[in-house]
Amino acid sequence: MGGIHGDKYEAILDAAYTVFGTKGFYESKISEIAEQAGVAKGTVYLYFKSKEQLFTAVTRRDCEQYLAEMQGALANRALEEGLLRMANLHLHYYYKRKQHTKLFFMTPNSDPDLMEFMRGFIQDYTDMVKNKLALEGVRQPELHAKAFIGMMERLKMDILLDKDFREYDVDQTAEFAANLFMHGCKAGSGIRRL
Amino acid sequence: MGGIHGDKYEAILDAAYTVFGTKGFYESKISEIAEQAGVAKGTVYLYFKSKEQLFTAVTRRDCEQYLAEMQGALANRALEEGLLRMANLHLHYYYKRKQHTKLFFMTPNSDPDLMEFMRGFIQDYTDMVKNKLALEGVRQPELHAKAFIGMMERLKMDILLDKDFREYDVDQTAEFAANLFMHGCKAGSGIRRL
Amino acid sequence: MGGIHGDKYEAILDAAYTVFGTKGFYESKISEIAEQAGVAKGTVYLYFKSKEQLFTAVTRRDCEQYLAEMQGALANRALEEGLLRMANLHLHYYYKRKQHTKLFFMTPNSDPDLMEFMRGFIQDYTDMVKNKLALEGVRQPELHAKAFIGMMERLKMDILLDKDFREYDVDQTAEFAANLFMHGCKAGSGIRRL
Amino acid sequence: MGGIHGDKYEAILDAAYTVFGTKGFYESKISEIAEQAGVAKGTVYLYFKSKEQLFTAVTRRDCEQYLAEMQGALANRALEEGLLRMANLHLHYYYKRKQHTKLFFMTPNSDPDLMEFMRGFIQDYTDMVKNKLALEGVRQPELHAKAFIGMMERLKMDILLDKDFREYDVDQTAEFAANLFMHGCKAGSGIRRL
DNA sequence: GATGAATGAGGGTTCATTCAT
DNA sequence: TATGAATGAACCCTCATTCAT
Repeated sequence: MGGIHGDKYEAILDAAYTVFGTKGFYESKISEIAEQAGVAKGTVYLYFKSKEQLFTAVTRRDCEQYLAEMQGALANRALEEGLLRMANLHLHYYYKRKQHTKLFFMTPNSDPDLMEFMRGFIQDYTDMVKNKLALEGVRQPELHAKAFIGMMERLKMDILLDKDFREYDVDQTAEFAANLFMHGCKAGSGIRRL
Repeated sequence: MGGIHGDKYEAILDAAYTVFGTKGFYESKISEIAEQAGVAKGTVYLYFKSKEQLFTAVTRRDCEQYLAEMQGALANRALEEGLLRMANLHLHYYYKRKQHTKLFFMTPNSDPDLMEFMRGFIQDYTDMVKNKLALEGVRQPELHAKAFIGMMERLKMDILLDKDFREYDVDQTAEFAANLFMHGCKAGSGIRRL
Repeated sequence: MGGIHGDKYEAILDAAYTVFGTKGFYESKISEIAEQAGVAKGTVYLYFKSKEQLFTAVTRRDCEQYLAEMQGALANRALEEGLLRMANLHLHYYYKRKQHTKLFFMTPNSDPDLMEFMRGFIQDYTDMVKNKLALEGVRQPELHAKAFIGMMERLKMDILLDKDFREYDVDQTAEFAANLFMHGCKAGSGIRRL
Repeated sequence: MGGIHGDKYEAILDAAYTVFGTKGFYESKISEIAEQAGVAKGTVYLYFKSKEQLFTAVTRRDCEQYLAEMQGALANRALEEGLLRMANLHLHYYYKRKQHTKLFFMTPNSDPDLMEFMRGFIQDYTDMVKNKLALEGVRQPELHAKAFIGMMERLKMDILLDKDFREYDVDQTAEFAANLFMHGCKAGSGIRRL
């Protein structure tokens, strides 16, 4: 046995992560996920009630890993250093997921569980940053948190979509973001290319 | 006849804008769009080759209107004032489209025309900001442009998803964004609520 | 154009009558009905919302034809003669439908429309007999009506299931039934075989 | 161990009786029967080769009990008294099974064993009545037997479907049926309501 | 141009049955 | 015997697209 759910559960989830991530929810077929997982189509339905719930489970697992990785980034650090670490984690996380971009764009409409979960996830992520900012005396910490995350999201896009993006570019982008957020656009950092 | 394409063309485009915007691409039905446009299903195919191309046309029209509105925002202004105007336009634009959120999230995979167009649109938008920043001597103008737009995108989300967002909140959010971008997070603006 | 619904509508109904009648509801496939009707599978759904509703429509048409044929049997006749005619109609009706026995046995559970319709049909049929009996002074006309129809139903079964049943046997069975109902079992009729 | 087949065998048969009786053959799931019987799904297949055979076994047991109860009803009695007893048994039998109506309506097509058994059961039941009638000098005893049973079947329907049917109504219905069969419709019995 | 009836490929889901443990 | 995870065939229904009128 693998996890608490068993090997097949994990295999299906992994396969779904790959297929959904590659094609998006609507263009993915359960049969393909099953095949990729090495199980029969019916087996998928032993573990997940529907295609929507499978997608939700994939998303949930991914977001939870994400938040877990973020947890330590801000603790016990000066603000700028914490933000820099966070920016690094954020961008590297997606850099590793370059092959799964569709997971983040093509989500189903209908499933209320998923909508609810996503709302919660975004809130949790925002709160994490907001609390740190508040602690450091930044005013309007929630708005600032959202703006910071928004910057990261946009910079992440380049990473996802640009074939030529290299890992060291990620570090420089993170440094740029933290610096801009702290000091504004006039305080040019020492980044040379990009 | 209305536009160069004829009344029906516009009617279908308008209907598609509404339906796609409400339900997303995959959950929208051509039959519903046709009904909403007051034409027969077959008529849609006289004007658009496929569902994908109709979606692309809707998106294209919307993005072009957007860029057109943005054009004048930055010209002949000081940087901070230009960014503020731009932030205002950006956020108000989506505020007016609160009912069509799905248009921005649920797009189809498959259509290469759309992908190509979206890439071009994002590039044009970025360039518009980048050129202004370069003119003002900001280093790494492209990265800065992306970061600014990313901030706006995230702040826009609240507007789209928050039922209670009011129009004057939009203005304050824009002011906040421009200020943060110019001076960094420590230089608290005078915004009180939000 | 054939009826008010068009040729395809009738073709599908006829095909459904045959297939449902031969295999019963659950063992019948829409694809087979479509094929038999000479239309595509999807076409069935242009005329009928679901398999259940198609079955209901088939049943409804059949029952309505049945009641229509029965209408004249009892009017302006002496009781015994009327019952004899009715018995004849009842039995001949099913004799003609020997190939469609499943239509009467294998009906779906779920459809409330069908349940409601069948209840109404049985009631109408019963009332037709009941009213005649009441007019002729028979006490408890409803119970008597049900008993008479029950007799016919059982005698019909032999006709449906017995390969060797011939049309002239039908007449004799009808005569027997009317006689039994009028006079009881001791008043043996002159029927010789069966 | 309970019967010759073991406790599980009986438990499955009982569960199947309940589930098939409530939902009919096609809408019943083996998994539900297994659950109700307190055994695993696979266990059902240790005792019954298929869903059809389980249904056949349920039907067989029920019919055999029925015939067994009927056996004594006609022996050593005058005809009218025997028929009355039989009518009573017939109607009370179904009265007790009001909750299991689907068992009698929704049977599968495919199983030849079941078809064969049902044919035999009906024949046995008919013969039982036929022999008594022949003994009493009634002509065409088989036809008369079928007519009598048909009457009972129809009258039974009211009992199964009418929520308000009470046990004493059953007795009066039986009396009515026996009387009608003996003397015809003009010889009104003294039944007052129904 | 405009219509809408007709098409048919396609996929999510169910569930009887099997079999390794 | 007993289990229940796994299988995969089967089928209803949807809907983008076509085309005769």
